[in-house]
Amino acid sequence: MSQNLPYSYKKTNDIGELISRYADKIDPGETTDDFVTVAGRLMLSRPQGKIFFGNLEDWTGSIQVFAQQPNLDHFEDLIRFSLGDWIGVQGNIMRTKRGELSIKMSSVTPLAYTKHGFGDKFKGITDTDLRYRQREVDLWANDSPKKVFLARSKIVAHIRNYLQNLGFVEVETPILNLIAGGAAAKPFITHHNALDTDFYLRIAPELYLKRLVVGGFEKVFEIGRVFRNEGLSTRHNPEFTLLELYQAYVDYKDLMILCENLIAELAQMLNGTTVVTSNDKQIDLKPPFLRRTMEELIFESIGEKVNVHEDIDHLRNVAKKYGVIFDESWKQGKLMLEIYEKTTESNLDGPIFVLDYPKEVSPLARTHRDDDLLVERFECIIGGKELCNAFSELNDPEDQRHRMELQALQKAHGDQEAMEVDFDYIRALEYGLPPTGGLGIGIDRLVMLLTGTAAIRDVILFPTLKPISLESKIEGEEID
RNA sequence: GCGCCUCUAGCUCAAUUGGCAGAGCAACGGACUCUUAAUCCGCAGGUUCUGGGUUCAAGUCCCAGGGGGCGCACCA
Repeated sequence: MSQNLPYSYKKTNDIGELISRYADKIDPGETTDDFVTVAGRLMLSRPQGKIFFGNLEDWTGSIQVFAQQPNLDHFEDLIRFSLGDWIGVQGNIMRTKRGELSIKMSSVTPLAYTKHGFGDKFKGITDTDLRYRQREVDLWANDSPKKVFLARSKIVAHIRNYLQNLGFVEVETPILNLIAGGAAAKPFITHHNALDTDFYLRIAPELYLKRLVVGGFEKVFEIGRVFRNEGLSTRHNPEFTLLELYQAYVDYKDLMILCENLIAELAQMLNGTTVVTSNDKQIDLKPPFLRRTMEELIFESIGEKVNVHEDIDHLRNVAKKYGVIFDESWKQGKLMLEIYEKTTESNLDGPIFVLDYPKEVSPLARTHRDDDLLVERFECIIGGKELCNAFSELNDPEDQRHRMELQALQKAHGDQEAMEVDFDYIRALEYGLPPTGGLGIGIDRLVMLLTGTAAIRDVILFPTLKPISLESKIEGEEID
């Protein structure tokens, strides 16, 4: 049967284009001379004796198709199509007596058949398990995922465009890493047979990208998948997409301007406004974003003086008071960060830049020019979620070696997320890294923000799921 | 990893206190020349997630396991 189906089909128009072109044209009952060829899935079918109405949907929209028996060969085939079958349609643009823009079919061609029923034609598919495991079904049975993923594509394309216009060069760096550096996270491990060597999947491209700046690439960025061996939640997927960019000769203050302009620009491009809705709250992404130090924000939130110069017992008392479980080895910096995350971060609607993190928790950021225990770092918080992380990059090889050694010490004491000493990276810094600013943006969370999506799984086409047992419903119904 | 909730026909959902497992849509057969989730007639569709247990009787109650959701923890 399928050998009789065509191998290609030349359509002349996207459906969405026809809908907007003829929106205010053609009187009810009028048929035009405009002849089009379109293709898509037959989503609704209303045969009515010797006439036929249906709805044909492609990825730009849905349009009614109409046929009258004497005017269409093989009329009988039409009513035998199943909902979901792919068909090609040729005909004239018309408007029905009731005013519905339609295509008056003069020929119809089957392109592919579906063997499985799709969801309820009104409600689609609501079973989240099925929606994630068989995204192809979700995408054609439900409307909103299609919109979200088309928006995601636009967002990523626009980021590339925006950065390239600023003179940034897109690069690709290794995913198989001998040392998983550039972030605090537990890595995945894999194995290369020929080298008989274990590799880590990267947790961040950071160190490679800065090596490129050492090499003279003054503005670089990478949009790529990173992998962190952590739990799943509405905000976390073990593999996710990170944008990192590095620019020579700028500091973190310059990057705030780039960051807020980029985010506002994306919102404007996608939604025609800088106002987005997050958790039923309206948030305006219009620059400039607020800029506050972590110390200020903690004080505003709980009225306690928390900073890296305070007596450690005072910080421990504050931690206890707010239910922060801490380790005796933590110094002021780590305590401060944990207190901030527990008491302050999730209450920040933003958009806001949180500035000046403790050096203790930022091993790759450059020491603050005004405070030896802080670094020049900011995170951008919107809707209580961390969206971006950036700093003036540490470019002193001796300082970097020292801080990596401290990290390695922590790792030796059981901190699975601490870094190792990356001698290749330190050697690169010895060749000279110019003053550089680096910015990372979580693309998945950015898409969530811009599309008003609550769960990260709804912005990732195939989110990580538990494996399903052999007797499961998916196995049971497939491959007949 | 811990806690709470959830799983019934291809899809969306019912099933009273533990008392014969149902409807709409889809599929299948038929009618219908302007429908809009078309309508009408007919037909068929089940390991109630799995395995145990209590009971005269379990979709319903109990135990264990699996999938999913939410919250916490970890993190971006």
